[in-house]
Amino acid sequence: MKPNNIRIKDIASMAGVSVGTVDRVLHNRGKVSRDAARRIEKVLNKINYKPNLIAQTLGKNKNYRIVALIPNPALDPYWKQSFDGLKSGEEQLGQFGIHFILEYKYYDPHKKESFQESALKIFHSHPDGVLVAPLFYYASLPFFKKLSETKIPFILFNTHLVEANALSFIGQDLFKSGRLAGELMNIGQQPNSSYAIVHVNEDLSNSVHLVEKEHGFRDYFEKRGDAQRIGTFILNNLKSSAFQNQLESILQMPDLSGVYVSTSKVYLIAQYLKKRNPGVRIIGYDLIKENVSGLQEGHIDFIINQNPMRQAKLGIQSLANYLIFSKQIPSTYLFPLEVITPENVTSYLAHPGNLAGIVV
Amino acid sequence: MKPNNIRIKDIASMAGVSVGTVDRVLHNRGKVSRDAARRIEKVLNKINYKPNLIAQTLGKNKNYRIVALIPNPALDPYWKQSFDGLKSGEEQLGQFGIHFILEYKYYDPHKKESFQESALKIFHSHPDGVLVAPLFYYASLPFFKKLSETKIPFILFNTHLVEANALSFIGQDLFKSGRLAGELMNIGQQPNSSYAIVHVNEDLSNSVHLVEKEHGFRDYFEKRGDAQRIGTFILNNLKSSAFQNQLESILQMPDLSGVYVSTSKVYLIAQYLKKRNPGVRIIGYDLIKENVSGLQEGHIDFIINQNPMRQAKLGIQSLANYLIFSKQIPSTYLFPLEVITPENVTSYLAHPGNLAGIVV
DNA sequence: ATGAAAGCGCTAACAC
DNA sequence: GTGTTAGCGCTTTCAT
Repeated sequence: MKPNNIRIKDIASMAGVSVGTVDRVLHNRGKVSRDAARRIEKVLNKINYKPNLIAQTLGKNKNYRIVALIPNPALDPYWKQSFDGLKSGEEQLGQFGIHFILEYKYYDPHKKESFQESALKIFHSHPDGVLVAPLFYYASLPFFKKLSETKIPFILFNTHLVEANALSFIGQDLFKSGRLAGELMNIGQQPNSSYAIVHVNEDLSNSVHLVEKEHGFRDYFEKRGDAQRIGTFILNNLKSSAFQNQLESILQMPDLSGVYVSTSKVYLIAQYLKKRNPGVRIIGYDLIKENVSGLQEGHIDFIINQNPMRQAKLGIQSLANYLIFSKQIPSTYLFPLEVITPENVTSYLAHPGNLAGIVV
Repeated sequence: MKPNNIRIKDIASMAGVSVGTVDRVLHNRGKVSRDAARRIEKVLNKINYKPNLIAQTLGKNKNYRIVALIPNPALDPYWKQSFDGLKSGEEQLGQFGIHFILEYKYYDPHKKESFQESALKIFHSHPDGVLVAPLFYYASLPFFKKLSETKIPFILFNTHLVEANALSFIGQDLFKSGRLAGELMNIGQQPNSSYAIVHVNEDLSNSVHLVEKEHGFRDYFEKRGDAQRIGTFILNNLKSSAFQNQLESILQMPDLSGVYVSTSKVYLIAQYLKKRNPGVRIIGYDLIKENVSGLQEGHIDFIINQNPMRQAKLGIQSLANYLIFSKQIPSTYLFPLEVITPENVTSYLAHPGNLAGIVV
């Protein structure tokens, strides 16, 4: 009846040894004679043993201290969503009686020193695992090198640092994301249209990921042979009076038919642009509440959802899978590129951190 | 350190009783004095006890027999995906050592008798829980009434029968789905455009759900004040030579700019229509492989994903949550309306049944 | 009505 | 090296 009855006790009796010995070979803890090992292996080969994960965690009864390092959620609604995802994952594991103690560390997304400082502290605290959303490239590599050397497993999310050699990366393909934006921008537009790519309040030299989106966007049009007139703008000093001038200069582009904003900051400029030129299609990122309003009020036409919440939640789940259940986890897990429009936005709001657990 | 230390053992000692007694009040199994009950309640009120779900399932050591009833997966790739979702959920639970025995029953989606027959058999086998995708309305209500009377919990997915009074419904808001299709159809189109709604190989009288999509689609245009010229077509006899004539009559519509197919069957007609009139926008449902090709080869412009796989998987997870973990589960769980385009389709293919478990 | 105790499958400490 | 055993937190049976 039961699909998987075989207990380690059964294996033991089949191999004529004790459970202790079986356990030793299952986890190669050594201290087992070549003879016993062989007999056990033989049994193992023919029965396809699957350990009972539930009994396993209960038996281990171990606490894991893992620390998450993300940009300060108080500073940006996007990172607040990541934070919520971590919380949600933590709570879920707790409910199951899995002792995953999550500690949160924050850094200032505009100060690499702040990242490095927190990183160092984390390293010295010798956690069992680390989960990090690293915005800086070269500034963060030493940290990951240290973690690797100490064999502290770590997972990256949001931003991919290939050289970091993480256990796993969770995020999206940003080049494809840019291409998708290009496609959405292009639907039903006039052939002579021109477009603006806008990076809001970002130091591009530190933001390889935004550049990737831009490449993707341009690539889409280039491959179609109509790469004409795509302008890039970098907006800074959001508070200053100069800000509006910067927006005006975008609107000055001849035949401007669309603006692609590379981050969740699209809400900062959508309303103004749309008011000045209703024909301009606006595309940006993420379902933070400002952008939800933007969609519903008609200032924003498309949002591509990066799903920071689910990324973060999957991050801690993956760590649990690796640490507790000794599962192999994929070296890279790319989220789907979700297209949000005024008509489907509410359907995405219903279950924010959803679909990510036995307990939903 | 541990976020949730309190064991029922602790409660027992705090209340000056034994674990057995605490367990009895926790699950109101009766046989406990008013005095003891009061003392335990008092402790419970101040400590926010959360049972360790892992220990709980291990302790119970109970087998659940649940049966799933869906249209025959061999007959339709759409239902094959549902089947895969069930399988995946079953496997996941098995890995954790949760004894969830899933039995599969199939019916012919075009014969209500076939549904009724299987339903009856299921009822008489007295399962612990039932999961069903009910395509027929009135023909299936008696079955659900019986289940209710016998207190056999059941969950519906894919098609909502409000009167069935299920434990939970898992699916999508089809009216909104139709509206979304309208919006996608409308982007950048000429004001004088006309559109066709096509139902492929369906008996509409039995398919309330398809009518809902149609209403949503029409509603989108009506609310905008340009409801002009939307035609509805019902295609039958796919094999016959008359089929092509039916397609031609669609193409005959003046100013035809788009065709909205209400099911996954869109692949059957997309290529022909697109070849005859490349300007026609084609929108349909679901990421079955035929439609994936359709997107990639340019015959289909948009797919709205209903995610049958995840629906089914969530179905069995919900049943497990309810049966095993005594969780409250939402009476209706609506999936997001996912928009798939040629540019983001691959991002959806990577992890088909994903994001639905501790074990990912 | 209540408590004691065995058992779920696995881990890990301990004795030999 | 190997087997035995207590224990993880909860359920359930069995005396009392």
